[in-house]
Amino acid sequence: MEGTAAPGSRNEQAASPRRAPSQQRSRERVERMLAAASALIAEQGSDAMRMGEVAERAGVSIGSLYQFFPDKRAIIWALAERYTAESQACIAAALAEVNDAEGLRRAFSELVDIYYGMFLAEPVMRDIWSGTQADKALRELELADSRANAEFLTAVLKRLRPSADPEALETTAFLIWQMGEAAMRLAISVGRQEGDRLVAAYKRMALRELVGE
Amino acid sequence: MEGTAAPGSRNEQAASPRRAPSQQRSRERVERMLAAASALIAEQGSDAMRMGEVAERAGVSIGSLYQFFPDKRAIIWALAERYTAESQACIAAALAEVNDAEGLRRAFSELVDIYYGMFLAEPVMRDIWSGTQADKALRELELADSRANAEFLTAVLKRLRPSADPEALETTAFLIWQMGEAAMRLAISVGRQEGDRLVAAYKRMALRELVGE
DNA sequence: TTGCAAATGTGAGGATAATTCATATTTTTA
DNA sequence: TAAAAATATGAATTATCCTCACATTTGCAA
Repeated sequence: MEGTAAPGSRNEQAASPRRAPSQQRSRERVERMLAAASALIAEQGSDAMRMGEVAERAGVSIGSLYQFFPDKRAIIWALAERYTAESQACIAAALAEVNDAEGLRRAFSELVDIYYGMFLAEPVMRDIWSGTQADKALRELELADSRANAEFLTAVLKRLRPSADPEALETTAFLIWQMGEAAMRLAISVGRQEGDRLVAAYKRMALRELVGE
Repeated sequence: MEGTAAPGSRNEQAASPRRAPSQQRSRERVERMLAAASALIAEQGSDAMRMGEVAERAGVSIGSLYQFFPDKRAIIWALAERYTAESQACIAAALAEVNDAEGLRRAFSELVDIYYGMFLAEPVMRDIWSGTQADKALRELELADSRANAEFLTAVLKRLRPSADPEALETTAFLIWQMGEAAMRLAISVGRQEGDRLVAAYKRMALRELVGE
């Protein structure tokens, strides 16, 4: 339709690392680069984000961009990493104090709502996680994130059911977490009403598994 | 690392359609193109698949490729569509005759095993569904496929629980299906042993929801 | 059979966007 | 304050997708 080239990154390997900004000046510029990238992703999606545009909007040259990010995916990865760090802290806090079934029910339910709200409200995060599977580094980040989050859940389960097989609890927690992300991705890709129903159904199923009937 | 350009397709729109092959000769060539694409995806992934390579391996010119496929995504889409058609038929057959809880348990369990086996054995399908989220047309195909598959499941549930709210059954079936795909994607991205455990856990959770305790 | 229109085939070249690199400037260090 | 390190720049290079003007083959009616 448009005389458009549509190249895709060739490989799955991480690009060569770049120097981290050590001076105040460059740290600020890197922040501007990330902010620009984030804004562009929010507007058009990460796929349509152009490196030249990121540089322009950040008020730096294209060369400066590559001074700190080895390639386009590295910018996206950096944004993703910030999100995961932030949400992990939030999840850890929500689950840390849980010591009984009712507490778990309440905390998990709230967590799902918060997560769903984030998915609905954060176009950048949504876009990045959508494209996750096509990029090895991102896939690994997401997997690590999921494992970390599941771990918090596992810890709670071990407290609630000390006699259960720990490995089974880990599997359950990991699966529930991952299925939750799938449910939310699905929920935001259909209409709001059906999405809400799907999330509610997920919550019910997960809770049945976590705290029983 | 490599002096590599890594353009990504700019837009989310379907490209202009191309003529369908009407002569024997061109039908055969289109088959060769799809076979070549499939082989290349199996070897390197769809992202690394080069249009020039597809043409070369199929023994046609790059121009011929574009005679029948408006763009790169269209080839991938065509492969995906074949898979979905095939698997839908298989799923429909497996669920068509189910009329009681025990039958559902057996059929669903078998279906999961088959699906998991397919995921493990079909690198092409796996790759395509992985990249699904980044491409609007593929996302829609997958969603439609998922809905269609869920529909078979819904039909069974309606037979088993005539008095239940139909909308709730639909939501449940859709969610279970989608979470199953998520579980399998997860399962194949971790080690085989953990993957097996995850699929087994999913199966147990899904069955609990479908046929009760 | 012949001739023409439709279908198909071809590959050099246009277009876009990622990434590099030689060089210039600024900051830090000694 | 001079040398070293860090940072900044953007024109040029590269890789790929995709188009297009033109060549060839096929189907079919006269």
